[in-house]
Amino acid sequence: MVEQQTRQLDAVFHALGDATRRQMLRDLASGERTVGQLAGPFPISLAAASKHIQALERAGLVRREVRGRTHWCRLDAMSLAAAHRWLRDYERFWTDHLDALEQVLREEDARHPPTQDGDDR
Amino acid sequence: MVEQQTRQLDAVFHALGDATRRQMLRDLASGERTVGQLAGPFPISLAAASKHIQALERAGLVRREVRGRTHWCRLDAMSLAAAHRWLRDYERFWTDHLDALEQVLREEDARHPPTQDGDDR
DNA sequence: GCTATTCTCAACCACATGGTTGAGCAACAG
DNA sequence: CTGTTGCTCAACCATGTGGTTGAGAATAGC
Repeated sequence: MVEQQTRQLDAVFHALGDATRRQMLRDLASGERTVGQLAGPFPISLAAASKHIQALERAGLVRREVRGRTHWCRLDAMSLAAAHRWLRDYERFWTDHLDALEQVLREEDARHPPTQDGDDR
Repeated sequence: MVEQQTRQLDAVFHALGDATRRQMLRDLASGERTVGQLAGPFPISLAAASKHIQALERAGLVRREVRGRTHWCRLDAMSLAAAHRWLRDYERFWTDHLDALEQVLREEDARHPPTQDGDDR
């Protein structure tokens, strides 16, 4: 069960780790979209877009409904809720410890001014 | 600039998309750890663990300080805060458009009090 | 029926990722 | 000085990922 959840998280974060898919999600937030519509903004083949959508489905972020010859996609609220919940908990998990860290960092910043360069490495 | 942000997000989500790295982050939340300590729980070589840590660094989630021959790692609060902020915005972006989602979350919160120690591994 | 549209699938390619081993550097312990 | 420890780096391997093209299934339109 935990195993299952882990794989779900892997899939969700993997799905979010690609700018194309993030934009598709953003697009879907305003309503249903066909595969073609989702692919539209990108300079990639329909087949490539189809694979991205499959990745989103695998992560449970998107549901698909076939009507006629067109496939309509929409965000999957249930799975989104799970991701939401996890992220929220994870954030708290971090921020609980960030208070301590922030103090350390503030001390450091005091004698070691903010490195504001591009930070690219 | 947006470009830069996109790549940062790619790196962050990619880093979170691996259970080994998620556990390392969880481990780091309780304090500094050496590379060896972080690698400890996993049945992989030190070199492999080192690569995972480098991925976390690339995402800006972890900072490293070399003291003597040991490398001490800790969460990078600045980058973490940025990720935190982005996730929160993204969540709102979604929930604004998903009435169903909010209801689901409210129901879950009601019968499923904050799960500390989410155990995602 | 015939054609055009929407979309998936399979095969393929280049490159990234996660793992290994072996070499080697730097620093602590004796 | 010598040996051990902590860690990185380089080379290599298997697999995964994102892209392509070409073929084909199914539906819509005429």
